[in-house]
Amino acid sequence: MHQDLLRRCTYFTDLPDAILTAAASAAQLRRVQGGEFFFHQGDPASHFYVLAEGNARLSQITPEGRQVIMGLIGPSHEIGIIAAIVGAIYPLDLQATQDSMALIWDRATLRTLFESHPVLALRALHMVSGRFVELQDRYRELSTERVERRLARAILRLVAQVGRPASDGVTIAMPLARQDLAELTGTSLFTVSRTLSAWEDAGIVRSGRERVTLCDPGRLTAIAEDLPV
Amino acid sequence: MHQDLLRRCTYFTDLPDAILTAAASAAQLRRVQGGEFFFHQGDPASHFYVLAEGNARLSQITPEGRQVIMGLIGPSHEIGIIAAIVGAIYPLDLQATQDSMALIWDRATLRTLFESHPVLALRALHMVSGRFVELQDRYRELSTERVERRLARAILRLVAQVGRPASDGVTIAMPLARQDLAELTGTSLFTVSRTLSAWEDAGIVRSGRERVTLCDPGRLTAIAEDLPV
DNA sequence: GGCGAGTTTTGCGGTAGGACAAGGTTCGCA
DNA sequence: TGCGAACCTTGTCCTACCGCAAAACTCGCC
Repeated sequence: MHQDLLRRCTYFTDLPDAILTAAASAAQLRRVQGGEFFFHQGDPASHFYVLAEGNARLSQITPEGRQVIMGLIGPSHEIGIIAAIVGAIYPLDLQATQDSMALIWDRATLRTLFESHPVLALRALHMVSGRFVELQDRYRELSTERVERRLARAILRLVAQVGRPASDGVTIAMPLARQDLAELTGTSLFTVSRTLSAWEDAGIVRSGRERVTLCDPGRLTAIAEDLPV
Repeated sequence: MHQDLLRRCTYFTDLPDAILTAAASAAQLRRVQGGEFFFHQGDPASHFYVLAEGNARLSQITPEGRQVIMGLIGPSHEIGIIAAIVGAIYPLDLQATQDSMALIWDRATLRTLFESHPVLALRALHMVSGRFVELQDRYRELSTERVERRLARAILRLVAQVGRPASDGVTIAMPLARQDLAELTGTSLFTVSRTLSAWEDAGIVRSGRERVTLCDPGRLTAIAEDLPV
């Protein structure tokens, strides 16, 4: 009954119906309230998740208690394929930022699916490799680029991922505090606030409490890519 | 004939001899002179590599031409399992920093091995997941920590990876310029130079042209972990 | 042995952006 | 409708770090 959701995941996309049906019928459901955790950093990696409804935050906590956001995700995003590996632990927290629901598979189920459909193991490798490349790009960004450009890219990514058309542009359909953007881009909430204020004066975005709307994607892309304005 | 090398790779470790033999006999050899590239960022990912001799640098070039080093590797390090995936491209450069030799497998060979020995596909997932977690840690580091501590960690990692005992400590057995350390830790060569000079005055390291020797691992660990001195 | 290219050191400004503080705004909830 | 908590803005100060320049060092090679 969840085949349609799975079809929208990059992990399951374009697979034969037989495999989707097998995967969907082997899945269980897990609901979590906004603010609660699907799992914590350091927990044994027991399940593979596909977010079906809601939004969630992937984050790490530094030993000093500072938080770093590795990703903000919406429906049809896959998380925790590491559960396929014996003895693995989750390397980060997955926290629902709104009431959420996910399809989940435990390790034994996952292994059974891999054995019946070896393509799923290759797909898993494909998915993690893709995430790895994305993270490399973010690493390079953090290493070489200024805050303003990192912030521009983060917002463009979020708009592409969970954007919803609004009267005056495209809104990020997810509660998004200045602090979140700061932890996502490796800066401070003050700098985020100043930058957004400047962009708002320039008519590039409109923003408010936990809300950002992109009005002029062209100008923001110019900032992100250092194109001539 | 290369089973021993493979046994030292985390990818192949603890596998039955039959699998090691199958993998080793399917491998080809590739030699590359110091300074030359095994492959470039953007090339079709055609082969999986295991470095047998020499050293190499994994790096990305930003659109503006700035280099970022994602890793410095030595013998028995595996690179490019992404070659198992149809249509993939290498996300970075692999450049030999000294005359080097690698065992390589092309995609078809890799796929054949995966089919005969499904554990190899799972191991691939395991390996990439592990690298992903390491990169996450470096990302968090870059995002939240000061240069001095990032540099301390980078040196400790290199010592652990390719350290060679020397009269006055442990030397990093690989030519390692200030510029390399800067690109590895996301800082400038000047800051690296200043920091190493300060550490040398304090008796923690000894260093010279493209060479670093760690004399006092305890003190450097204290810097890396922010322990009381 | 000495030239020259590449590497490193160190001094000196300049600045992006971090940290703190104080006040304003938004929103849930009683 | 009004209170309180959470969130946002903006000013001021400050410093870690960058970027440049000039000189010193190292080492391969003729």
